[in-house]
Amino acid sequence: MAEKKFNQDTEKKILEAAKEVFQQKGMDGARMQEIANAAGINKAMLHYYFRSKQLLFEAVFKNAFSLLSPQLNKVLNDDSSIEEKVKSFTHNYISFMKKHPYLPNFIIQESNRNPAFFEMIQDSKGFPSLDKFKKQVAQEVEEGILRPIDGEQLFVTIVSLNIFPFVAKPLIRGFMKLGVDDFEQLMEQRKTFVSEFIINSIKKL
Amino acid sequence: MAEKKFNQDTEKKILEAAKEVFQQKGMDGARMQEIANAAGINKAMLHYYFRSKQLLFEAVFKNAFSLLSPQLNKVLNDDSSIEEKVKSFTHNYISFMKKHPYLPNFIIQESNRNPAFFEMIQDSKGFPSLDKFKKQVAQEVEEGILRPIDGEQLFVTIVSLNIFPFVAKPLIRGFMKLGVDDFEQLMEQRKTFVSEFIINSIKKL
DNA sequence: TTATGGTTTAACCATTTGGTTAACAAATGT
DNA sequence: ACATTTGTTAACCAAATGGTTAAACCATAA
Repeated sequence: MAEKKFNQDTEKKILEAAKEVFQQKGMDGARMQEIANAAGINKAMLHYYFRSKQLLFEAVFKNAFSLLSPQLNKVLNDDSSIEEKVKSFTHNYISFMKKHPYLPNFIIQESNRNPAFFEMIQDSKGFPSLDKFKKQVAQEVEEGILRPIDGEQLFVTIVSLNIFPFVAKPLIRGFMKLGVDDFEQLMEQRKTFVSEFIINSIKKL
Repeated sequence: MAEKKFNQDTEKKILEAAKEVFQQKGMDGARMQEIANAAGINKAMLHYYFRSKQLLFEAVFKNAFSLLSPQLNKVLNDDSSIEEKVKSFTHNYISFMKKHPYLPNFIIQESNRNPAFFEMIQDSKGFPSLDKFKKQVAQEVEEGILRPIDGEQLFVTIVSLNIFPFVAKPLIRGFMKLGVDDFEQLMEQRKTFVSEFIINSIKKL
């Protein structure tokens, strides 16, 4: 009566390979055979462990999302000041991107492709909520620390400035005629640039 | 000896249908049959007019890109001041997005999927160049109109703030628990918010 | 009217792809 | 040692998909 446990080792290999392929090619572009090859196993194993491409994809997607969530929660539910949050998020994000270069693009692309599925994810625990952040901004505005500013707009602004350059990397490299190293360097400078840019704009003198 | 002209009307119908399908589903997700249905013609016609899925896709992509380019060139090669440019670009972009909701996402996604192909596009005429913009920023910094700021970073910042919210629409709607109308409204507010936010940060008092 | 050339269609084809099956191997428990 | 469950594989299958073909259609110029 004990439930099937599966071989944890194989399951990990599959998830790792599936992550790689799905994140780089998307649900539509990914091929089960390619995932199997990447995992060094037989294609039938994928179905033995995850039943279908859709379910394997969902496992990968949820995994990916559970990596991104804490990054955002750091901005949202931390106890530090808004200024601190802006600084830490901006500084941390690039190191995070180096570890997971395809992640934000993957999440954005797939939540555009299938908004219905993404809506389901939102019920899961750990899904970021803006409530605290909005209150905190209003609070600091009232205290005269920040200029009058809307918390929602500020949030959109922070994530836009940090995430977009990675999502649009080929575009930006194209427009600016940047080599791979030039881009890295621009992003490195951006660590300080973005947080200064934001603070500059929101902090009362 | 007159070269084949094709039926211009049919060709337009195909391109219009292909645009719709490719932009919403991407190269991998798009189906030739679906494009044919959307155009109200036989699938073989697609090959008669464009030979292959790849070539049809490229036609659509180039078309899409030639719509986005002028939007960027407006920021880059206009003769107005930086402040003017920021304002006009930010204000114009939302109306543009309403007309072409899938466009930026499409371009970003596909230039990520196949960077090599995208690099080819860059040789075409009308491809935006940053040179003038960078000089202009340096100039206005020197004149004491702007605080010391890097033109490249400013450019990345402007496009990030304007484009990202549309690219990540489902994500943002999810995080903020926004209905369709709420999102529209947030973007409407954003017209003034973003330009004020940027000016605030870069303009010397 | 009837050749002629481009245009359109239905039927067809080869390949790819997600998924299944049945047999086999490797543990695991008795 | 043996039986039962779990893990793995090769071979197979049906459906979907991009692409082709040959015949029909249709305008128009001779």
